[in-house]
Amino acid sequence: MLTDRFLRDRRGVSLEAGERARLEAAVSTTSTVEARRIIARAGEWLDQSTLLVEGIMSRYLDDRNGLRQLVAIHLPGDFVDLHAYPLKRLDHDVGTMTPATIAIVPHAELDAITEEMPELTRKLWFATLLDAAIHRAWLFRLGRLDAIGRVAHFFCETNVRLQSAGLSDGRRFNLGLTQADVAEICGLTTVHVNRVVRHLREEGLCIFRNGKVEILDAAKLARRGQFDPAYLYIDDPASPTPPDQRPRR
Amino acid sequence: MLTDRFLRDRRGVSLEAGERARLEAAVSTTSTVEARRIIARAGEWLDQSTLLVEGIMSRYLDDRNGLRQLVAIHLPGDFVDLHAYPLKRLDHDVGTMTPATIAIVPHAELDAITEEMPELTRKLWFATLLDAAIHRAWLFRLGRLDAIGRVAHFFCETNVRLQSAGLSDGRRFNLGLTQADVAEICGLTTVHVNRVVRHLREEGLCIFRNGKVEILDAAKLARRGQFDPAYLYIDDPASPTPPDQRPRR
DNA sequence: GTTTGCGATTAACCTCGATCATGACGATTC
DNA sequence: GAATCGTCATGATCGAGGTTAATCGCAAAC
Repeated sequence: MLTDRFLRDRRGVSLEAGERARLEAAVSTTSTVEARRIIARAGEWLDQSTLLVEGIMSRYLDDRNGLRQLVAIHLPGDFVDLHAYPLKRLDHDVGTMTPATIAIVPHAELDAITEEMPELTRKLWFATLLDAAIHRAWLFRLGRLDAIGRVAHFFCETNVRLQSAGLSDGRRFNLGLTQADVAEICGLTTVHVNRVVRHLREEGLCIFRNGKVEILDAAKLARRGQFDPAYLYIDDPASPTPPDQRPRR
Repeated sequence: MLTDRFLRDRRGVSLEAGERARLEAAVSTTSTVEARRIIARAGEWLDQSTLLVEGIMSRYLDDRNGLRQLVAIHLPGDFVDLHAYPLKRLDHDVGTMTPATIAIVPHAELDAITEEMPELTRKLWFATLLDAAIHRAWLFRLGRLDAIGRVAHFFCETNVRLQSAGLSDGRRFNLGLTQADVAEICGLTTVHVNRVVRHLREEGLCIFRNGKVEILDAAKLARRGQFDPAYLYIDDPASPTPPDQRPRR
């Protein structure tokens, strides 16, 4: 139940039934959290990690002036701060964007898993590196795209991720975010995000209103944001079989 | 020898002698590579990873116009594409910036390590998540800092990283990069990097000439780049003891 | 029915950094 | 010595996006 969406449709690393059961058993508690609550702060030492079941969470860094730069947003099925397991100490804050349901996994359980289940360990490792791959795409977004491209890229990415979580039909999805949130994600001001949103609407690419996104022209939107979903490592039956997908010796 | 600098001075995760020997034994070959060579391309399926022994390497994403956004630079001691072990397929290119010496570790060896040495596995996992933490700092740099701050932040980060590799005395270091390289890292044009470098020199913060950096006022430079080295997880004897550093049950 | 407050919207102005262009300098190579 | 190339340097111009501020719409609260 809780882990149903974790690593869903990820080629070669989706969980086996036994692995899923083991992970499920590792959950100590579940709870609901209000929107805009801080779950963990930079510098904290953690002995547990958070699996997001419902809602949207984020990770962010503060600058000197109190402004934030979001470095990740997390959707249902994401193991939000699994990386706190090897790192132990956080380098950023973690919080909810919308009301959320979370499951807590104590690091002692992860110790047991890494001792006993190397294959599952590699899959957990994979999950954290998927986050790193998304970080890289975000770096590209901030470093090489203009404002319109950044927002377009973000909407494309989120659409694909939500779709693989079963929360988007590929055309429209409910993103619980404000224009100000998108600004913190894309390194822009809210005022300019507003201009960009209007532009995307007037050009017939997509509509963002009341936290809901409707994609009008997916191909054009992806082109405008130079979006290629390869970095999300999602299992797409249409894509060619990997040349090197033989089982390990 | 080859792995001497790997995870050096990282609190709680530096390698034990036995672990280092095991990793050393996992190296299949070493080789030297010229500057500006591509080691691996996006989309490739890999069955080995690269440990950087000498020189500087980078990872980058290409945009449609052939421009690059660097997403990481790697210094001696870095396990450059260890993340390719769980991911198997790369989402970006990997290449040398300067002439380099590299050691190759087959993934089959890493399979064996993950089966037999869970503690070492967690340390390797840690190394990849350290890269992710650096990605996040880079996101902050691109999203929240102006041009001068970005370059200042980059010099501060690289100084600390090189110092922990024993390649900087904390005041000056040899970075084999050009102003154009710094531009690809900081999401700027070479022309503007040139102006920023002049500004930093005229303000007495640091001098960047012929690929060498000399830091004149470390405190001011760090302040200008809002640099705080916590995210590098380097063992600093002066810092307070972690509250939660008890051995695992 | 009024107040409160958040989020979206729009306008006016201005700055930072991109773009375009040109040239200097040093290190190859012929 | 001349030619070529990579890197550094600097000026002029321009536009994308920041800043500031005012307004509007709408839902919840009283």
